[in-house]
Amino acid sequence: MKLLLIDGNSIMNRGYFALPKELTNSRGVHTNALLGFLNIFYKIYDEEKPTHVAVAFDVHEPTFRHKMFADYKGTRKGMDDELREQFPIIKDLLHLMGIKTFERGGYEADDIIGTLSVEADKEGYQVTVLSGDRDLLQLATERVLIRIPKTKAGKTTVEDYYASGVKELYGVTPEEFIEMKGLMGDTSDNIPGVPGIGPKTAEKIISQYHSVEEAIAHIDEIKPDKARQNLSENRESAIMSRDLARIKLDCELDIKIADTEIGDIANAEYKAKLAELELNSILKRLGDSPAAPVKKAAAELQISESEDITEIVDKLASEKTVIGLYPVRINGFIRGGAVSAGNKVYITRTLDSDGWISLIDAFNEKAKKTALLSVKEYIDEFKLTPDKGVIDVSLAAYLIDPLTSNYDEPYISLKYLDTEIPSAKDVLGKTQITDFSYDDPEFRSFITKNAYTVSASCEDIFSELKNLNEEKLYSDIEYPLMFVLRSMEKDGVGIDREALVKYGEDISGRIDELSKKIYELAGEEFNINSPKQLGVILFEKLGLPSGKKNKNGYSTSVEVLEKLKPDHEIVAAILDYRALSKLKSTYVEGLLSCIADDGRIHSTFNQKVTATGRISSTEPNLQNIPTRTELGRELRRVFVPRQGYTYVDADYSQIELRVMASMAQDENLIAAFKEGKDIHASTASQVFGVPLEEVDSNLRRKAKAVNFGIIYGISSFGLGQDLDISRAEAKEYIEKYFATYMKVKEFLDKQVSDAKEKGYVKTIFNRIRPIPELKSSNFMQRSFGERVAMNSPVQGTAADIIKKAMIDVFEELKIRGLKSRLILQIHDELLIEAADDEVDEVTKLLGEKMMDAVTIAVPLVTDVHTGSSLYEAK
DNA sequence: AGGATCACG
DNA sequence: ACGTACGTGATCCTC
Repeated sequence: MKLLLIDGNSIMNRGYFALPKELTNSRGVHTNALLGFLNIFYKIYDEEKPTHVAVAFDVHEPTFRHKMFADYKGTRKGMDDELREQFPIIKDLLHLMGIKTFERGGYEADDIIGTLSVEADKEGYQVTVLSGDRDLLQLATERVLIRIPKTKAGKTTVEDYYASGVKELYGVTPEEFIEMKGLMGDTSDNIPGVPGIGPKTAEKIISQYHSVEEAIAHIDEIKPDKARQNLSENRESAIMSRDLARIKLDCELDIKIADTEIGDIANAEYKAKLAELELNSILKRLGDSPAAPVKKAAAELQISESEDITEIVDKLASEKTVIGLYPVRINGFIRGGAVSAGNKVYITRTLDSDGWISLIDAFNEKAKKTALLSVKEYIDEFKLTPDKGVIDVSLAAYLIDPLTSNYDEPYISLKYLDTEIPSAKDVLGKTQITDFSYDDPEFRSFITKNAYTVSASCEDIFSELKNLNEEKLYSDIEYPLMFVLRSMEKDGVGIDREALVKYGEDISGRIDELSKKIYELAGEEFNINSPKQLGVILFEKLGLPSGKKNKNGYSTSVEVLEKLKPDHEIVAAILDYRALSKLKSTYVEGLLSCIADDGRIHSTFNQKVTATGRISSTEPNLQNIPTRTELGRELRRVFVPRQGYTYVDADYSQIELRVMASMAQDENLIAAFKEGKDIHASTASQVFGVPLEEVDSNLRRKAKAVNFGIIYGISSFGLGQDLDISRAEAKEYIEKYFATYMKVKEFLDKQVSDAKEKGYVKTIFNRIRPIPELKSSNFMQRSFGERVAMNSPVQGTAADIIKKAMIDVFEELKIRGLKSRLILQIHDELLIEAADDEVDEVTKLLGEKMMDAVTIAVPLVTDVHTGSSLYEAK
């Protein structure tokens, strides 16, 4: 008879932190801790084959009584919601398996385990304790085994301890281990211990005297003077700490060990629950599918090495899977890598770009599809085109769950293969990759796992993509768009460096003047850029009324400062200073540092960043070049087309409102757009019940704010804030709006209710935005989720539309053999650098392709401008 | 590393 | 009763 005792909290905790928090199922339920728990459970279960199993948990939400003891017992940091939510689920799963769980108010999981282990040992059971917490080591005896899982370089190993093992590692017996804690304390458990005594001294003292009491009895003999004095002054703390550290072995539990006997722990009901949670790897492990994938990558790869393309292709083409490619760049040049299919992987150390091209061609000839993790990075070197392409695994993974921050191999491997593999950071660290890296076993293992991951995950990823109806979004929009984006990156945007430097010098001069003035008005010099120092000057020294506060003290944001303008001359100077230093540091200096040798700026357009489907731009961000103030807009004069070219720029008019009108099928709003009305004025007229001719600028402004608010997922508070009116008044506007556009209200409500039911919302192109926040128990989080549910379909559909337009424009320029190039996208705006003799044609083409990108219930209207700088083209 | 601030849509 | 508009990225300061 064999009993397995599990410390539920610590194993869940370990799973939660070992696996990415982003790991959720399609309904947004976090499953990382569950997966972590079950993986360790099965690993241990398979090894131990226990007849009896019990899992102990701490009582989660401390009762009021416990809170009162907080000072004494220590304030545990609040558990993350994402973790807390998984506890009821694991208990549910355990119950379905027929495994008993225990939690008792007043006892910690440790105490329950301790008591059960002693009792079971007495009754003749062989006892194993599983915990991530080394505190449990004190329970080790010569018959009771403590097993502690550890993660090392992506692999889970288990450290085993009987009493002798503890003695070997720590030099003390498990019983003495408790005494040691009395001296050294434990910050994570808020056990004070004796100040100045750490693990080293504690070990020395206890191995000599065996207990705190004995040590105190021989206090005069304690060796380091400092330790003697500290212990002498903290005798009570030492004894109390020891008692706190000691796990209770005499809990009053109405449990018979015999009751923890297990039966069929892989029963149908349990499996059904696993399926519902989409814990597929666990299901597979239970034999519902032939191959248990866990640790497959590590265990079963057949690694060969070859520089012969024919050999590689011959050996891999017969495998059923897609061919996974992992090219390696050394000093910016492709040099070898790994190629995988099935469980076979080839390492090749010399293959250059042309070699890879031949390899891809050879696979294509055999009708074998090849896949890469991030295709855009290899378009140039592999001369890829939308027709002669390679599957992009990470792009598909992004469409399945756009909320993740990176889609690298470890993420893909964990999510789709349930296998942990080391990240590039783990393996390569700061060492540079060289040709010699191929001799390093760790490097070889790393690249083969990466290639294997791409190959092995591809089918699952695309079948999930298909289940979500996102296949066409991938093949018709995102995949071809990738080539447009790469072309934009390569072309870059021209910059008049001299003009930019001059602009910077003018600004610097004005910044100097302003800072002088600010120092004079403040009566001292300080760092104006420091919100903290600025707060002290404004609100303490000058005694200005402080409005909003933030965590660190006063807020000095524009909204606050704008209101303080009349109170003191310094405020306007600070606002000007802020605006100018922003221009200088972010734009002048930022852009100058990004100008490449060809005199142009080559931003990176990221396709896998935003939650809604927009693209983003980095290094530098070319999607936030100033336009709202005249001085900022002046900066746009330094963006210039190359010799013989002119800018042609077009932006969609009110695309999000149009999308919303169409998606909501609101006849009233649709009619307004069809009639080509000024939409904000029209809204004002209808909502406020005023004839169109009588709508003044103020009323229009209000309607415009309401329109924006609707798109953002309206709240009366937010609208009130924006318009600086009362919440009640804002609420009235919203109600009037919804009374006017009833279908819009229905549409927004439906987004929220659908999202609550399915866990995600969709665009008209079936782009998915999961909204896990809707499941939160936190009101604020949930409200945020509701606003997201209202906004994302609209913002996302607008993003889909302009992406389609980009592809169409790009294709048309190519078909017509024009020299003009698409070089920038700013969410609802496209910029083409057009050859002078093509300007008229391009102007027409751009407007038409954008208008005709998709057909929705309202016309898509564009404004097109030309100019010899970005300033003029808007 | 994370927050505050501010540039854009 | 909770405390708010949606989506980004860069820079600076503070810890």
